[in-house]
Amino acid sequence: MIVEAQKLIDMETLERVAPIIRLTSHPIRLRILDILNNSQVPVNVNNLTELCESCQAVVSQQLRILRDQGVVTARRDGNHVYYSISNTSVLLILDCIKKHRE
Amino acid sequence: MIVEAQKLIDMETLERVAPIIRLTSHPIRLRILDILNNSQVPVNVNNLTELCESCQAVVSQQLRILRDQGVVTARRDGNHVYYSISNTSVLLILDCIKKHRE
DNA sequence: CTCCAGTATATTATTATATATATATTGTGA
DNA sequence: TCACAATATATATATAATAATATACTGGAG
Repeated sequence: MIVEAQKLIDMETLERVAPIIRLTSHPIRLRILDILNNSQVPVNVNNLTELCESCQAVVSQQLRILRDQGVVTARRDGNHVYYSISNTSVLLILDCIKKHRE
Repeated sequence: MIVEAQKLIDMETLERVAPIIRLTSHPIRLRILDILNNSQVPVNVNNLTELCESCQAVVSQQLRILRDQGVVTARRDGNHVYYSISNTSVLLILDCIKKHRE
């Protein structure tokens, strides 16, 4: 065989990371991650909604997807909910995009 | 606002790259890319099928998706079809996976 | 021309994702 | 307690992705 199988990333790893990559295959989720990555402090839903140029329900839905997968975490303060990144591994994808844009 | 909008990756870019990222959010497509990336020469469908630990129809289907998006290219030689990568930008994702695995 | 290996496509069922809109929940301040 | 702002969820619908299987196409050997 032309390629040695043991040099490849094993299928278990690929099956594990594929859904994580899929998490980042949506423009609003990418934008949310980019915002949180650029902020020194957690960002509330209102601000996220504005910066996403979208509507609140859509943003909340996408936040839930990210929360369910443990990518972001939420903290309530009064009637605001502040989000931040809890798993930085997905940020590598953002770096890819920035790198590739140049 | 906590984050300056102009520092963010613009939405047009995110909308453009999201579908490309989605291309890589499937274990078999990741495996195909990893194989082609590790091979010095184009690889035919039979070999890809074996290395993907899958069946021929599934691999051909995934190859078509990658071909349609210009990520891989095919060259026929007799009754074999040899594939290679035609757009290296997706390989950044593979690097992310390898980097993150460590 | 026929057969076969190699490859591609079609079909179908199932499941997942996306989008829009409406409604529910939660906490605060009057 | 009531109203409101902030956030979350529900629902409906449309669209897309996946998987499995069967079938079709293509080129070479005989």
